[in-house]
Amino acid sequence: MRRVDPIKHAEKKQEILTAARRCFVRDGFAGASIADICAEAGISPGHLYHYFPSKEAIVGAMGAAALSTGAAQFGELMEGSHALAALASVIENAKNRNLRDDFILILEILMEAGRNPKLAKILQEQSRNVRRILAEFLRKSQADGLIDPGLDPEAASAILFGLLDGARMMTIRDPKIDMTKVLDHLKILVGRFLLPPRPAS
Amino acid sequence: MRRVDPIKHAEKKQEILTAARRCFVRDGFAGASIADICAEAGISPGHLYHYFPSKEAIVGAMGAAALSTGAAQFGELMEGSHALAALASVIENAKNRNLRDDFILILEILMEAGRNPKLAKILQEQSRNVRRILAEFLRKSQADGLIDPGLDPEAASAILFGLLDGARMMTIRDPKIDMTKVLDHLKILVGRFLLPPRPAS
DNA sequence: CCATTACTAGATTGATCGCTCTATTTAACA
DNA sequence: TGTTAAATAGAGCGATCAATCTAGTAATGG
Repeated sequence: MRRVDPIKHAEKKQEILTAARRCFVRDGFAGASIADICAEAGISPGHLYHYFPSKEAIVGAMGAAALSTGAAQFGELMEGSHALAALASVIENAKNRNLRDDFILILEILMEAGRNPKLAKILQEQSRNVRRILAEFLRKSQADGLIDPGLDPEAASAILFGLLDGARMMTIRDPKIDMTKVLDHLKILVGRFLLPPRPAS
Repeated sequence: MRRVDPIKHAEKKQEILTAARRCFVRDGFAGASIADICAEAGISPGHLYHYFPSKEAIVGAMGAAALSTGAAQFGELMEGSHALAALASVIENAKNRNLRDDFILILEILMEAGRNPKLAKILQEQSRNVRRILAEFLRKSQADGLIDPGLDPEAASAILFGLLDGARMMTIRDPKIDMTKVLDHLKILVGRFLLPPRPAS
């Protein structure tokens, strides 16, 4: 008899998820219909339901994937470079098409989390995950004497994370905003916040 | 013959808008149905359409009202107190029920703005409005020698505004987060960013 | 090469959507 | 108080929703 190919199955599932992603960015979780997703993926509704039991499952899988890959990407960025450079990189690229779509999805997930406890839990976990990555970097930098030892790493990391969210929201609130000067000042801000205070003369 | 009472008409309209607001916070713009709004307002669908021509009009009116009252409230807060205190107040109250609902609505508007150019324009205008209020305060404070004259008021105000958004997003991403230490560090951050650098000894 | 099963399409389901229509009540002016 | 239009209710419209069902095809193991 014929056996199911788990690899092809997973590939198809991923293909549907990326199609659903495009629809969700365009129309939102509630605004995108199963028919839209099917059209985008080039399949029929009956076919789609062989891979996902419900629309909620698609939203859940999409949200979880977006959050975990986002956190993973941020982790890689932090490993490869200085944290301040990593922060600047994220902010600098906030207007980039893909990153903008990523953030729109994040916002969509934030809204959905208020109605979907599972998604809320994943959101909370991944947010803490990113904060933890930042906090660990801060702790290490404190040990190296690079940043103010008086700062609490957990609190400071939450603020830096919030700064990223805030910067990305700027470009959504006002797409025409000129980010060059803002980015310069953001670097000044992070520097003044983190660097050890000069000893009193 | 009977004449229309414009005051009662406006009151009823406002009543419907506040009912719609509750539905939108709960279910989102797309998720809330006309039937939901009617039930919440205690009226019939036919009745509702005597006050608004379409659901889109309700969303638009709700969004515009939320944005303008939000900007106005912020303006009042800035007039009555020192800007740093005003910022702290907004952040400190981020977990407050009403303010949380306000921010959820803001996020919903941000999403909708991607599909509704009118709402996008209002969003952009009100965001610039708030930034302008902040920038004016910064300029005045620079003239008084209270903050670093080397900072660009426009860029700095954008950052402070983003900081507000970021702080409010923290409590949505992780409702259990302890904001007390974060708020302390936020005050430190704003102080270090804005205060004039100590002259080199 | 046949049996079995995965894969796929598309019509169709009942429910719900935004919205309209008709009918009735209420209230203000003449 | 009679007339007229505003205020209100609720049934019902076609369209679309998420999801299912039926049926046919493709591909694999024996």
